[in-house]
Amino acid sequence: MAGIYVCGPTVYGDAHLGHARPGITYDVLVRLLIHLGYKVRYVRNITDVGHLENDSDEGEDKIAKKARIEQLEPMEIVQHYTIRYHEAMKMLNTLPPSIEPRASGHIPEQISLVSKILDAGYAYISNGSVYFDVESYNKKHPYGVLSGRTLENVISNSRVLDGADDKRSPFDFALWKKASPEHIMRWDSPWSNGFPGWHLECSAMSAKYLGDKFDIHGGGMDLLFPHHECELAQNTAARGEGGVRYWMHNNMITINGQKMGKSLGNFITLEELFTGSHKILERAYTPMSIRFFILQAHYRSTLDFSNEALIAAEKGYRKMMQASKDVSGLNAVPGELSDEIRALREAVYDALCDDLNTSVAIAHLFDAVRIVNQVKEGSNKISLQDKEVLNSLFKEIAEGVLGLADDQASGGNSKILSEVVELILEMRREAKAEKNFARSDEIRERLTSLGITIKDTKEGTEWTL
RNA sequence: GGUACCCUGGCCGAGUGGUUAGGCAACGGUCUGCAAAACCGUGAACAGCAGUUCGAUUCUGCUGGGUACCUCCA
Repeated sequence: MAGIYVCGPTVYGDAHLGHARPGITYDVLVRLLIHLGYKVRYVRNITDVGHLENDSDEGEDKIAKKARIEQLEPMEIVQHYTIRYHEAMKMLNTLPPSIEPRASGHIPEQISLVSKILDAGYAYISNGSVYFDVESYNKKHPYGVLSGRTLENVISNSRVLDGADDKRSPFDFALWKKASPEHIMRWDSPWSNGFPGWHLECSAMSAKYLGDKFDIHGGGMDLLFPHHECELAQNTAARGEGGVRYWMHNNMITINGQKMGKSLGNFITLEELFTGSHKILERAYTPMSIRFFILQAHYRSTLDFSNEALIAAEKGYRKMMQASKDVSGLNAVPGELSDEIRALREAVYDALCDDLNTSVAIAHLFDAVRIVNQVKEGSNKISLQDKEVLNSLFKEIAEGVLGLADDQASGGNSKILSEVVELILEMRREAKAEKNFARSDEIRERLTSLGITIKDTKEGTEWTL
């Protein structure tokens, strides 16, 4: 079994375009592994406690703060934004994780992990809080391997923050925090009535559901330091080894070259993208064009948002989906698989299996699109074998692995609508037969203004919404 | 300041020590009553300078520009 753990969102606000990137990236990874025959356990957490506004130890819990402002229970905030996150991820056609654990539901596991780290001698108790002792840990295990730092440069660059008096060193991080009187979310522990540190939940929950050693740990690049570095240190301190075979980090989505982020206030929520209700959006974009936009870049590269790029992605996506739809109706002649199609299939798999290079895989799929169109047009011929392979490339890879669903089909165009459109098109055909082109053009224009595009082909008139 | 990364044609975006990435846009053609779509074809790029090399967009160094992390962020 392949075990994958991905850091999920802290649910105190709506999911934005940035959240779509790991959502989609790891979704494609999971789909690919399943397609290749692996049994996958995909764990993605919901952070609902312990994530402080800053690390000064005086920082307020993000969720508790939102709850205070909105005058709601913290768990109401959590529930509200968790549901909205699920909705957004579903619209992006991501598969739900196998397990979606919440930090607040794993307090005993976290307490026991703190005890283990204390027993191992890599943590100390100070005024009811427990801190990870980075310096003593570093004597046996290098701290900073994941992010390419050494303790020396961590030391020289750690800010001395106010209110960190309980810590021996500014770079030590909290495993358990004693709650201040006004703190809402709190639990009993051997050290104090308090709450777990943010980094702790992922160590505790990944071990619980995936074991002491699992295959892939994913997350955004911004979590590399300190979050994943601390996680790695906690794992190693508690069990003697890091426990993760491969770390995977998706890069950021930028806007005007700058990271899109909550703290920068330059983010666009997914809902705004889907509805076009944000001042920098020229119009609404479908979830699938956003998915395609993200997959056209490699997950480790930054990807810059712009209306132009999104519109280009949408057109490319539609072109591919049209070919995917057309392939089953193609004429094919009996015969063997051609070298061209065989090479094409191989190239697609090679790309996906080479560090999930969706960008190159899509480029090859566009070769398949061209072939489909040529055959449809009659300027190229394929064998039945070829057709079968092409069909599986679109259905199993483009739709199955890349998760590109046909959002037109789900767009609510009912049977009645299509019958009505057919009726109108029949009237247009009659007008054309009578060479009443003024009339036929008028019908076309009025359909266009309703959002229905039509095109005349040899086989008849096709239409899309 | 420390660390890492990036700079590719009009735009987005892969990739490689010598061979067309791809998408969008543009241009020419085919098709069409016209349009759209589709198809065929075309052009266009590797920030600058120096070095290594038979050969560099790809390696090295420098310069310029930009980004991320170093406090929370996917």
